Amino acid sequence: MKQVTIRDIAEIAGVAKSTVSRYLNGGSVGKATREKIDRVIRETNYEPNQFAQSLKSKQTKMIGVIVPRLDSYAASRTMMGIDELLTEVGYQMLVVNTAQQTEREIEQLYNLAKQKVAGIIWLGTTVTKRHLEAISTIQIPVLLIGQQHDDVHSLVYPDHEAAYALGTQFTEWGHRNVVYVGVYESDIAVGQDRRDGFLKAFQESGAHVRVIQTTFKIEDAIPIGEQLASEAGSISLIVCATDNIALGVLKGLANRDISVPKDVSVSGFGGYDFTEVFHPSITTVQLPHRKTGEMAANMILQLLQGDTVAMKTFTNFELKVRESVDNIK
Amino acid sequence: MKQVTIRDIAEIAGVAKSTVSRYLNGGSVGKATREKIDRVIRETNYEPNQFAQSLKSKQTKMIGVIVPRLDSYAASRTMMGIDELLTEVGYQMLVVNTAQQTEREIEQLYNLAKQKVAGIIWLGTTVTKRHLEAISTIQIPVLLIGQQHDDVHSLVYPDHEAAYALGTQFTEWGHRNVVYVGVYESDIAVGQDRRDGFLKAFQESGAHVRVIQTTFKIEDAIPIGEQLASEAGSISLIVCATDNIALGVLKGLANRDISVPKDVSVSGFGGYDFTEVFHPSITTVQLPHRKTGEMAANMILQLLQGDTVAMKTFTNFELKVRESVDNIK
DNA sequence: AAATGTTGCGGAACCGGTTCCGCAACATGA
DNA sequence: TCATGTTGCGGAACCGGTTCCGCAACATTT
Repeated sequence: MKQVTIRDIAEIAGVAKSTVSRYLNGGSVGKATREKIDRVIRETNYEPNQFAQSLKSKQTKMIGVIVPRLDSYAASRTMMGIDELLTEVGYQMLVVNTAQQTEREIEQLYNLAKQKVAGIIWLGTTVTKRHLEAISTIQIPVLLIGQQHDDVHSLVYPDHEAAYALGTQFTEWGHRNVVYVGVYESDIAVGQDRRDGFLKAFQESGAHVRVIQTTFKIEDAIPIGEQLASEAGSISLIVCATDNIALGVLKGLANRDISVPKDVSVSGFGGYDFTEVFHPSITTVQLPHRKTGEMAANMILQLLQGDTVAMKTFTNFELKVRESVDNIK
Repeated sequence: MKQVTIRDIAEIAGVAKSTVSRYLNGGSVGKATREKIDRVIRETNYEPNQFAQSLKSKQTKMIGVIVPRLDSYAASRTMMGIDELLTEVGYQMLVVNTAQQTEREIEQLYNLAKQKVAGIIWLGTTVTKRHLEAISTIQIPVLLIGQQHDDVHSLVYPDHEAAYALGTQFTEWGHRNVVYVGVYESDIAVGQDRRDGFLKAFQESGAHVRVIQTTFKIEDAIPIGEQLASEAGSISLIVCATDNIALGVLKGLANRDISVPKDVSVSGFGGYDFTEVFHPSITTVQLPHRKTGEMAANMILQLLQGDTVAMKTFTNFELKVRESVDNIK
């Protein structure tokens, strides 16, 4: 199974290497030679060596995707969307994982550049000066998903707006004593925007909100649910920054035999599949992760072509009103 | 930001390209020149061009991973394990998605070979002659996860054994009227082994089992749950081939106000995170997906070194006895 | 018919590494 | 002291493509 090279083709067809190359890349080739080469290539199953091509062109048909975790629902869905679109147009996705370490994001930016990916899609959590520095030195189009920054093309979820919409709905339903379970502020989109959207809605209605901070892990949210169980009489609603946190809180409440939504309401954020099949089904905001992946792939391709792309694009969202939050008015 | 080449280094250091190359690859280089080159490389931040290297060596530091779906819990966890170990030893993971199409598995086998990956880890569903043909022609070590075949190195979950163990437990608890909700047989491990393990246990105890077939999708399992709700009096246990199916069935039962495990018991298979936090928590078998990924990475590396590796390796499993299945004896 | 433009094609250089070969300088053994 | 390793290093070829340049054959214009 030796690799067939362009020289082999040239020899068999009785032409020069350069002619074969021209044939492959759409240069001017006469009809007769075209047919000859065509036949030889077909017969030999010739496939150009990608390393030789990239060595010369300093480019690949790869788009790097930097993800904080491989096993997050949001990241998986987004990757699906990206992959689907990219394969359609003959590009490949190169996923690199940072295991939630900011330092590795920066490393990977440089690393992907070294591998000459055509573009980078970055599912970010924080944007620092060092990130920006990396992005500007590597000279490769970068598209940021999920966070925003004026100096980077970004595709963002309307976290603030969606949280505000959901919060407003809850206040209309009469919730006045609320606990918000959020995450650390270093994640701008989730830790700040999402929280602030909720707070704005509740403040406008004069509701009382207590903020609790946790992590993205389900386990860490369970004790919070257990603890809040004792206050089920005085609070009417627990708003969680992600569906996973909601899951943990619900578990904690169930451990203490608190019934949702009868004793207390609980909401999530994100729109993970299981929120619908959970019992009770969970009221949440659905974010279009998969479609966002497709959009991102499209945008990076446009950037590659040199088209101008809006620096900031918002995706849409959808309120999923389900069983876990009661209208108590 | 021009790329620094080995020639630049050679020129600045006043030596030949070949000497620099020897320095980089541990050939014989004198102390004085060694230091000179060392300094120049450090100062220029020189990084070898990977395409030029691969062009010559016909090899990369990449391991291809073929997955049927990007958003499956099992696949994600396995990928995490693979990635973690590979980055430790300086390899990279190249994930390719087949979107559950067998044809694309074969395509990707060839495609990855074209990209000169050092090895391939394949999360398989079916093994056909065409797969075997591909594997043998590409001449690259392949490690199959989740399915088994005598001609391919495989790392498999003890589906039959685990299902048998779980089934035996259930019969000991007195379940005699059982429905098994499985998937299509083309997936050998899940569709056949898992089912047969259960059936063996139930048959040994003389229990009556009805088999229903569905897909891997949660949505498809919901109507099954709804339909089985009407038989809650006559059946005591619904065994599901995967945790996702269990989720759907539970939803269907809840839609019909059937209480689990009071009216009927339900079990899953796989050990997904959410089975623990679901209410009621779901009795299932925990498969070590992440660790399996690490093992797979280790094994493929051994194959690369030419070490001999067992053709078939079984992972372990753990029964997770939780709330969703009652002891009715 | 001569001048000019087009088109098709081969040759050679180049991308940035690795490796083989051979030579010189030095160290070792007889 | 001479013959025989050993070590360090430079030169050149090679991996498999792409692209620039120039030449010849043919077509077009005046």
